[in-house]
Amino acid sequence: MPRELANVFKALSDANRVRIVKMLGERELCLCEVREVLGLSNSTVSKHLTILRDAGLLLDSKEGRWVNFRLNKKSEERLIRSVLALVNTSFDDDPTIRNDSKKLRRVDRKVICDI
Amino acid sequence: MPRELANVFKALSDANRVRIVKMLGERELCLCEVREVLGLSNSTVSKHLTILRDAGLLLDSKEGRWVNFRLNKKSEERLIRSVLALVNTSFDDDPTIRNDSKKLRRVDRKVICDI
DNA sequence: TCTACATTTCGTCGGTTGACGAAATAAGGA
DNA sequence: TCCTTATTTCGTCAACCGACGAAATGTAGA
Repeated sequence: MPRELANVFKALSDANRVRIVKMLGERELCLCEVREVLGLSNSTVSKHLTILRDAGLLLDSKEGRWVNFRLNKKSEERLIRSVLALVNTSFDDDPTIRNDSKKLRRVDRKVICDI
Repeated sequence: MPRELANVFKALSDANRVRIVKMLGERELCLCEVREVLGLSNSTVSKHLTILRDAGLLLDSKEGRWVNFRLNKKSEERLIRSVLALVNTSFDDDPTIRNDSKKLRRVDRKVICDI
């Protein structure tokens, strides 16, 4: 099915969603880990993840109580694969991205969620 | 804040702006040629072109009364070059894009503007 | 100068978006 | 079963966005 013309770019037109894609470039994450790094509410993060998934950029899979989100690097759509590769090799000099990456190393869902 | 982060994707988050980039992939165009193909008002097209230029995707140069817009393919920013290359090799099966390309072949600023 | 026309800027309007909290849903473990 | 927690959905709000026409700006040629 033909995707909307600007759909993928629209999904990446918000800075927080680019941050999410960059974070997922490091490893799979659940919502609460993303929420912890971005500092946004559950509902807002859920909405962002839904937009990215609907655009074809993410896949998710349930693991117990958690939903693991990951990049759809093997998408059959060339546009998706190319955009993901591009994002993953961009923005590394952005201070927010660097800080997210730093935070991510200290984030563990067992610590965040299982208190 | 990461205002810069999603800037390029934001510029391409509107279908009409993707159409413009695709059109400019065929040749340089002035505003009135773009307007003719998109069927939007002068002011709307001007706004779209400004957004694309401010994002670094386009360059413009004056030629008499006209302003010629062209893709910034030689941008020193890798992200810009990559995104332009990606757009230029995408969406060719989209019916709107195909129709724009068809219209473009019949559009001549001398005919449109010099009546 | 004045006129014509390409383009930009301004003001406005309605639709969209991103944010939140609260409520609903889902799933594991006692 | 009930309790807890992760996630999604719902309702709302303010801010942003894309559209338009009208007015302003810039430039070529008479």
